[in-house]
Amino acid sequence: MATLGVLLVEDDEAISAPLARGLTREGYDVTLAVDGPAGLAAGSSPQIALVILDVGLPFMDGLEVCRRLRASRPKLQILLLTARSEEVHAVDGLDAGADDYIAKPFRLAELLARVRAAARRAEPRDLSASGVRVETGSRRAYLHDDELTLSPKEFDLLARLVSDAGQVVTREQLLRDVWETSWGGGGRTLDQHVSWLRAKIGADLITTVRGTGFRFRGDDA
Amino acid sequence: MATLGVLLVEDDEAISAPLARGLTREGYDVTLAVDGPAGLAAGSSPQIALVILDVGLPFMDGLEVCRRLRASRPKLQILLLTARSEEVHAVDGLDAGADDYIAKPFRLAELLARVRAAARRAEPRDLSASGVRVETGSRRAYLHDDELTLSPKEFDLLARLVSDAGQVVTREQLLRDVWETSWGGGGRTLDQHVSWLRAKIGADLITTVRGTGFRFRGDDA
DNA sequence: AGATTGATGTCAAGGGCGTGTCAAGGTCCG
DNA sequence: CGGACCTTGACACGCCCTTGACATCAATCT
Repeated sequence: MATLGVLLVEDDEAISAPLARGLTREGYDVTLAVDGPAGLAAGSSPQIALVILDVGLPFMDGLEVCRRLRASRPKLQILLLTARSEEVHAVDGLDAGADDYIAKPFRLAELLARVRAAARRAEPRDLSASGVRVETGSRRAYLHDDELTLSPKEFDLLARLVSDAGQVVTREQLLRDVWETSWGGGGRTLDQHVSWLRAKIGADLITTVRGTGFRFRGDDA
Repeated sequence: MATLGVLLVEDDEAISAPLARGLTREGYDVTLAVDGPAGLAAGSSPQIALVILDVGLPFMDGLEVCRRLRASRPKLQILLLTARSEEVHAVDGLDAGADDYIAKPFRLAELLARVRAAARRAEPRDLSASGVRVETGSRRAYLHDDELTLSPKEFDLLARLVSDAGQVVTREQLLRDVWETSWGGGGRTLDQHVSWLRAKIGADLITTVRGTGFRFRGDDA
């Protein structure tokens, strides 16, 4: 993880301090702003690739900051912190151009997971294993230099699997990272997408680990 | 799992005593501290991999202890015990960087389940003894570099045995850790799985300790 | 020693459950 | 409207787990 620049805009130190610590611990380069205008200013720096934004801010509403940041930097990843789930509807957040939002109170682990997901979106990087190459920047994937035609979900799923090639990725992780749903996976959606992926890249590259999840073939084995 | 070092920080003996008993019975190596500073001190020991922390503590608030522990040991698993669910929610469950929290009153079984989950969350590690290698990350196992074909339960069972190689693992522990069932193991299920494991890795690696449990052969003996 | 008792090893069903795949909507968007 | 994509239900298929029966074995009693 190449020192991704993260901007944290939050006036409550009781929240920002531990969060900043957590983010730093994960290897991000963290900048802190304590009010709306400051956040807006800091967010224009190209160093920043991801913003975690509290909606309740002094001087300028978080949603407003979000709108303006989005206007000037289309590819910026913006993660909204809302006081309560009821308070700010999904619609408002999406309206303002947020990429994701999370309701307080939240668990640090969950937020960090969301940040990781956002970071994956923000930071273009090339993954590869066993003849498959995934470019998250251009969202293209190749199998032995032949470009694959993948749907968005298929691409995300493949990227997630390849990013941990050789390791088992659990169903929960996949549902959380690719579908961003915490809800139990009762449906066959995940299996269906795995099935489609296998049809396109070859069944032998994705191993089923019964009762746990799936494993993309590592380069060695 | 596997003589995992657990630190319990709790001043109320009515809570700590049965909890410590339960944890010990599950095979954890339990340390007890009765106030904040003591917990902080004990928690810096690398032996400790998991901390169960009461928020209401003498001399130093549990949240503060949590923050400091988190600051010094990023990968430590911290489980917070809160007096009321609302209480910590208000302050924000994340504040101090706890990995999980559970509200009092709680059922012992539930807490133990959370502890198991936290233990599982700890870094994937590779175990090995007597020519058997178990990779929890990829969920693969090898016997002298030959990959074994194991069912989920067989894998978990082998991992549990190897993690305490050279030591006896009780039937009770195995049923609890691998089957996650509290009911007494009246059936022959466990024996059946041990039998299948022996068939795959060689009977001499798993010794029966009559009336108690099983022991995987350590590297030395 | 031989018998007895209880715990363990193994075999052979039986069924439960996780998974793969097809087909039918349903939604979003050009 | 048409097409791409996602979701969902249905169904089949196997692997796995469980269970009961019976053989064995270890330890204790007579």
